[in-house]
Amino acid sequence: MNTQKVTIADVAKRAGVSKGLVSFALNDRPGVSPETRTRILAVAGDLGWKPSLRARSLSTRRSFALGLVVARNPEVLGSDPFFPSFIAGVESILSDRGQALVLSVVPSEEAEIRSYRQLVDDGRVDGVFLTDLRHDDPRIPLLTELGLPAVTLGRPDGPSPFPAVSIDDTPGIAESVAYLARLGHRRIAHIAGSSTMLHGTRRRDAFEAALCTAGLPLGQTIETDFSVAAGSDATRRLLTREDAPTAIVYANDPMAIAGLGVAHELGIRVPDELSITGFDDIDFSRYVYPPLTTVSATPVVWGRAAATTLLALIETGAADDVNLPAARLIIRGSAAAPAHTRKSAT
Amino acid sequence: MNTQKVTIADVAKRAGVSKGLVSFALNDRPGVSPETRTRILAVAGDLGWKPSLRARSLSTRRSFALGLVVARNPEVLGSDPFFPSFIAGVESILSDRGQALVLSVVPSEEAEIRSYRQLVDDGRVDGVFLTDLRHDDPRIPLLTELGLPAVTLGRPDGPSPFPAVSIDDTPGIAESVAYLARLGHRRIAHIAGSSTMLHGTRRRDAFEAALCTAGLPLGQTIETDFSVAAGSDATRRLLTREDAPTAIVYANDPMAIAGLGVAHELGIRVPDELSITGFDDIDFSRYVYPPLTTVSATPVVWGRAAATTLLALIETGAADDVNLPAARLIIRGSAAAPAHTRKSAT
DNA sequence: CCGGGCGACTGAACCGGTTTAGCCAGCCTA
DNA sequence: TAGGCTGGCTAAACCGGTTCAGTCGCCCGG
Repeated sequence: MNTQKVTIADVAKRAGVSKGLVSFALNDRPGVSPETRTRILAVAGDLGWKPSLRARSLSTRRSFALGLVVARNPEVLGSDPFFPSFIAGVESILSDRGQALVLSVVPSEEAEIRSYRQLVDDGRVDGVFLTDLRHDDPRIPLLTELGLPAVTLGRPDGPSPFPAVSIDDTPGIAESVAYLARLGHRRIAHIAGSSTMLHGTRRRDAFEAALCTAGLPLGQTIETDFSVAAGSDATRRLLTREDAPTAIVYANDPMAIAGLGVAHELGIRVPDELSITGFDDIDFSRYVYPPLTTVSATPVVWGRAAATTLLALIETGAADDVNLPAARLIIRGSAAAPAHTRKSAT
Repeated sequence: MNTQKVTIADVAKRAGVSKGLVSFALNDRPGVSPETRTRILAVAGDLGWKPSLRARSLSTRRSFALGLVVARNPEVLGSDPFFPSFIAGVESILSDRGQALVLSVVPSEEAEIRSYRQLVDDGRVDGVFLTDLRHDDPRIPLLTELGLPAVTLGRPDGPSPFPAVSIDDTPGIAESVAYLARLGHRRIAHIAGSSTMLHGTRRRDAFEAALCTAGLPLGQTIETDFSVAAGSDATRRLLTREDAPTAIVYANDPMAIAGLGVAHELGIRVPDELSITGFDDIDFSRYVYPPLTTVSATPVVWGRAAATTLLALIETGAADDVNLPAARLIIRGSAAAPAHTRKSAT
């Protein structure tokens, strides 16, 4: 078989034109007469010519690939379905556009920085997605220095030259708290994510603001690293206190599910004696018992939007911020009126 | 700044040699005198020369990247922590070797095939990982035809030209059944994975063989697609039957956790009235209540081994099969003696 | 009838490496 | 001393596209 031997020169010779003209025709650039263009394209089709990505990469200094560097320990990564879904969304855009996704999973922040440097040194990608934004995120100046286009998932707290694709997660938390307050809860606690992460503190702030709006006293808040293990620990600490809360708002679903386990273990019935809400609406949430009242995130949509924006940025040099519909509360079975209210109501 | 301008020609000129010789020195090939070599390398270091991956790709026809195509619907993908962990393992090898991972997540089998074709057409990768092996897996002839090196995760059921990196999952299932039988269970059911997947039927076969070994009658088996939703449904069907089993062996943890939810919902106490075992030992398993008795898989190790093998195959043209230590049963709290046994024991 | 402008097209340089043919000096052997 | 071999090195082709300066023919206005 003449395996993958046909080059632009073959097409040019066969069509009786120069290599350059074939290139022009391919990238529909002006300066090629309509009939010549169709002839060239026809010949290319006949010959089954596929322009070499590698050659094109070399001369255009583009790699036609996007990068995603994920710095998380594998455990947290494993229990968080955000990335698989996000990536699925990204792919759904990339595959049609002839782009590839280069993924890098690194164990530490230093490795993360090395990874970005490597990615640009090698010219592996034309742009990257910045997820899990941190306070004063060091990646923003880094990427600015490296001159690598990027899109941030959410708006950074410092100055950023990059477009942001955001989904407001505060209404979801506010709704959760309001819902619990309406059910009659007065001691509501929050098991927060890491305070180094923007979405960790943002959800915590939203929680506190919502308590305030509801006219409730500031509840206990425990900071975690978003991991299932930390969620479990935090829940245990909360529930074994004198003034244990009657409701807990978790910063993500994995921790909420771990919390459910702890409650079961301690013989505390959910939702009768303890109400809990999660965040993310992961697949599991619907199938634990009781099914988790949570806030629905839409990582697939986020992935799509981020990919579209990043490609636009790369191609045109500029792209607008995008605001996705806010995450909303989904009411299932893990929250109810607190025990004393219930009694008095009966 | 002279950003990334230094090429092999600069190094050659500065060192007073030809481009070719610099190339020889870089790839330590014979034909360069020791002192010239060190001089060239010193100059290269001084100038901060980084050979262009793109140029190298073009002339060597290698891409220095490995591919992973995942065909799963995003939901199943999200609740299964196998891939994140596997990828973390792969990365831990790749990053040191200057290789990148190109990830492709596709929704269907046709898209999967297109994805592989695209990957080789574009010369994006030098080899791929074949996960989630299916019966008579069409990817094996496809990749053979495409001439793309690959490593299979597990041994395929048909002929395969590719090295296999395997972890035997049958002992884990066998141990689970033996353990349940020893506890006194006689009606043990299996919620199996998809029968199109090799590991789906393999675990099912192991289950049946183990029942036989234990001298127990063949139990009920329900086939699923490995998803949480399917696990939930299957469990409900099983538990609402006349002759409901006293123990269920699940083909993976997500389904087992969903099963736990269904049991709770139906007011069936685990492990007192129903014992369950899972497979994978995902992060959640330790934190649900009761903590899941399951079989520990080691996807990170698997990823490492697969990456090492694939790189060896690409570089030397051949690589041996690898057999990783078998997955073993981890006893936690979700299995106990069945109710009647317990009664008579008390 | 001439000069200018424009559209279509060519040839060659270029991206930055690798690879091969071949040259030359020096040494060994007959 | 000639002949052959070999280690060290160079020049140029090559990978397969893109890009740019410039040629050529044609149409148009003056």
